[in-house]
Amino acid sequence: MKFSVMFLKTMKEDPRDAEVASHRLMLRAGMIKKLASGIYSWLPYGLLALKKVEKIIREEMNASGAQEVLMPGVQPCEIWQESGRWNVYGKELLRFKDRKNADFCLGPTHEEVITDMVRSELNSYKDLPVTLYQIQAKFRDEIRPRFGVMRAREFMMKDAYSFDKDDESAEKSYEAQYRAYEKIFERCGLRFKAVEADSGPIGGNFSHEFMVLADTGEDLILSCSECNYAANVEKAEIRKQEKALPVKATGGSPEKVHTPDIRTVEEVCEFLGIEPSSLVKTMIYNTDKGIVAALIRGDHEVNEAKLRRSLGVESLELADEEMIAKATGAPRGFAGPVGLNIRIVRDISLDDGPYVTGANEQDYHVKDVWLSRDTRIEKSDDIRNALPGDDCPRCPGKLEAIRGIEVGHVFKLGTKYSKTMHADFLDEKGELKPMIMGCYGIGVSRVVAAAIEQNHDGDGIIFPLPIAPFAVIVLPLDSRNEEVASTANNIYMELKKTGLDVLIDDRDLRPGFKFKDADLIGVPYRITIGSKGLAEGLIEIRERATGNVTKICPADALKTITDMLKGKGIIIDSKN
RNA sequence: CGGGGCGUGGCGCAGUCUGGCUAGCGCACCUGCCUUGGGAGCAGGGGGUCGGAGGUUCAAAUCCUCUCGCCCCGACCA
Repeated sequence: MKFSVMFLKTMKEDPRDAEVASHRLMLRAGMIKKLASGIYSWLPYGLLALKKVEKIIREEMNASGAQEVLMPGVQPCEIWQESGRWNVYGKELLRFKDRKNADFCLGPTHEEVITDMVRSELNSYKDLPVTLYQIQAKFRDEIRPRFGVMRAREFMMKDAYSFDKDDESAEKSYEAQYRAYEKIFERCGLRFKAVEADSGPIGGNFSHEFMVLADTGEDLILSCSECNYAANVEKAEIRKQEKALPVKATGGSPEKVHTPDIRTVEEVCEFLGIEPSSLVKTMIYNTDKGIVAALIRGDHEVNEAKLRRSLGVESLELADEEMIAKATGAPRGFAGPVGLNIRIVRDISLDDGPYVTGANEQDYHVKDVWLSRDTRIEKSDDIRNALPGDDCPRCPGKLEAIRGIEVGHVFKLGTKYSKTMHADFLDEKGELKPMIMGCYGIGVSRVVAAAIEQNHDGDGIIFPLPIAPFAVIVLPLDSRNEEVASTANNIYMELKKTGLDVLIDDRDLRPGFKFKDADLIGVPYRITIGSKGLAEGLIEIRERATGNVTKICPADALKTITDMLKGKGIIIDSKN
């Protein structure tokens, strides 16, 4: 490609509303253009990267045995009503009406469509297993889109769905996708980690997220320093060591202290001159099985997913002021476990005492509370978010915190959709059974952003070679110098013949300008050709990532480049 | 949805508080000269109903009311 004719305008200055590096650089490098909040056009340079990622995904999905389909983005409400999600999906589902006033939505995901498609086509155990996938635009009306295409409302997604006759087979399908994902992200040249994830209240029973590691990632991951355990903070377990509840209470009964308008952990600690860890927070939750209290140390956070599982409830939300008053007899900020007559769950990390807690009375807290002596606790469980330094649940190691960007998610769905939507088949015994499903997503556009987030410096993008729009940029310093131009052009033509994606900066610009652009758009290798170098019979190859420069004679350009690129994940036809 | 901020040429901004000649600057763009190893220089030039609507005023980018859009923080969230 000739730079002079390419639809690509770089920007010298940072766009005002771009915060994170990938967003800033994608705009500056002319990869994307915003049309509306969270809605972007992909310009030629950006699309080249997106297509490279798509190609890798296609190859690995096909290799895993999955078959590509293409489903509509516009979906009728009927299938969503059938699955039960029309009423639960919420505002993220963009709904609209057609001219006949019928309800439709723009698909945020395709479980309904694929299940509908499969149920009429597959009827026998002999038809299974099947895994289908597509690469297509999704629409989710995010409350707050941000970071460019990282969290966009319309985005490219690869979604796959597996259908199996039994758990054993479903396990294999899941494994196959998990392996395919590892290969995909490896081939994209990304540093990533597969972590255990929470599958939510109505999802399946097991899931993994694939995280691209980057300090600016939105997700917090806890990873063991010793073994390979890693999990999203939503899911991360803490080694359960039941702290005995010894009767070691000292002193008299709990002592009430006047704490006028002192509510938050911070306020109480400051007022009483204590540390948050010597305070018990009493969080009141409303669930489908009634109101409950969760006790947790002042410096910890309740993990609602864990609490939900521990309580065995479907829904769970923080109680409002009115419910708190009803349950505790006091406004928010003064709840405590002493004398509380609702279900109480205690976090396993709590000691027995002495603790400060709310007094269930406005403007009062109590000191010297010993949990075993002074409260009636139903159970003790792991209900808090893990923190760096916590014990690994699998080995004697400690957990560390790292940040990541979720680019893929593999899920065991079970029979959630096949049951409600009657995707059944006849098994060997002639029995009608629901298919076991799995679903597997990759945020294709997010992979591009994440790659840049992980690979950039002060000068711009440093594309991993396999997803770089161009592997090499040929840069004649003075396009008007006959020898420079023809040498550059010859090398360009030679490289192109090998099937490499090559860009030649044939623009009539000063060298500094071209260097800056080449760095900004992140081409992995730059071949610089100038009259001074040619006078000594030399040109140079510079690696974007390292800045390493190799001086060679023009005739060796092809061989040197192909040697450099060998084994780095791209295909070169070096016979030419 | 709550809090904060911002809408002035393609991009980044000044001007708004304190209304007043033709709305300005840098980058980008066009023409010419000059220049070619890290975003050069000189000269000339094109492009903006100042987000929109209404109002106040002799006069509005500037003041008032309404409205739309965008960004950040938070809440929310399969």
